[in-house]
Amino acid sequence: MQDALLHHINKFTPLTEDEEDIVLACTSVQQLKKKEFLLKKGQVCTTYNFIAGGCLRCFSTDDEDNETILQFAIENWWMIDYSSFNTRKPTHLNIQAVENTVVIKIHYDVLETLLEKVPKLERYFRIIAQRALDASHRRIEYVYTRSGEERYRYFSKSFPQFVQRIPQYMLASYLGFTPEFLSKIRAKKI
Amino acid sequence: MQDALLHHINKFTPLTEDEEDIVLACTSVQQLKKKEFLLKKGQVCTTYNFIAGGCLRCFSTDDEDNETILQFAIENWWMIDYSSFNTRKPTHLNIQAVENTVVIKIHYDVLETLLEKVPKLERYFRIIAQRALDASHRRIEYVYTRSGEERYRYFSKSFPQFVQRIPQYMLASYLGFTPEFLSKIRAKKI
DNA sequence: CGAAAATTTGACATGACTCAACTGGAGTGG
DNA sequence: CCACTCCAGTTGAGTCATGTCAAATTTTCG
Repeated sequence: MQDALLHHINKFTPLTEDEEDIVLACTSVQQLKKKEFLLKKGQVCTTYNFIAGGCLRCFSTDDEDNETILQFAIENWWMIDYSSFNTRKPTHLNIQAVENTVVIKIHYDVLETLLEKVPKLERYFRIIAQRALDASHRRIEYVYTRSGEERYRYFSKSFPQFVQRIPQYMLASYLGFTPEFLSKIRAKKI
Repeated sequence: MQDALLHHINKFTPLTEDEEDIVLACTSVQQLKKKEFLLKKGQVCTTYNFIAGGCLRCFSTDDEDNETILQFAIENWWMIDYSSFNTRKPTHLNIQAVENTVVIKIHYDVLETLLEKVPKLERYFRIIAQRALDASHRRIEYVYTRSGEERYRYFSKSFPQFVQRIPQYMLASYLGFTPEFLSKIRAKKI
């Protein structure tokens, strides 16, 4: 099951067999049913989470329980609330399975040990974070420079298979507008 | 001059004297006058850039040369176009000095060598990238969940000294609205 | 001091939201 | 396997936050 993770790490920083064994010893697998939560507002994020299969969403809620989706994560992506993880304080975010999902987790208590035993992983996580940072910057740029309609058309052109996997109201939230607005964009398409 | 960088690294991953010397040997210092460019659209980003003093902004431009400010970086922050740096391809971004600025640079050609000689820096850059990623995620959340006026009031309350340092039209661009709109928000304040 | 840049102000335009009603499909239970 | 419910999606009317454009004013700086 953890093969997906080892495979992913090896793409960036090849590991020896011994190192792979250490990684395996420091990870655990969790199966999430659709709609099940990996993290809820008020809890502390105690794990780094790698998605071996399925899809997670991370969202915040306001006083009226309106949800704003901040991220999706699918196969071979990490989903981590770094802020809560590092400060050990309760998060204001929620992480929930959009589909049945398999997550490989590294717990706070073993992360530092793991990094000491396999220092290569510092490099791996550096590269992962830098890529995610780049993606996050691009997203900000896109939100700032494009209209809602442009964002939708770009996203559904770029990730048609992913758009199929999620309900429209989640896509609307992720793209930063209302489900009604998305519906109207789609209606125009004819 | 590079003291600021060593000091910053030491806060996260203490270095030996030898290691500090290696870092010094792999960095160069550049002084930028206000409005001078560190990177222009069409060039390749060939350096990691640490701000020892001053302020940089990173912005994109559209067909009509309208600027959208994506990031500011002040003392003790890094400003890097990871995408261009890693792919070796020309960037679509610009990085310009908002004030007279001192930048400490690590060139592409020496970065890998430096990381080999001082592997601790993998950890340092991992932590830096994870923090920046967290900040970027918070920014997306803020843009998605707050009105322009709320973003302005929050930002100027949180960073009053920084708001003093930059022209209003730059702040407006960074916060995602027009200078006219910012002016109107301020007028209401009375 | 004068020119250029930044900011302010006002009139008007519009992208996107809200709210409410309606439609249609997916489960669920009898 | 039908009837019922419930949730996602659609549609329309009205509204509001913010944008656009242009002119007036203030500030900056050579």
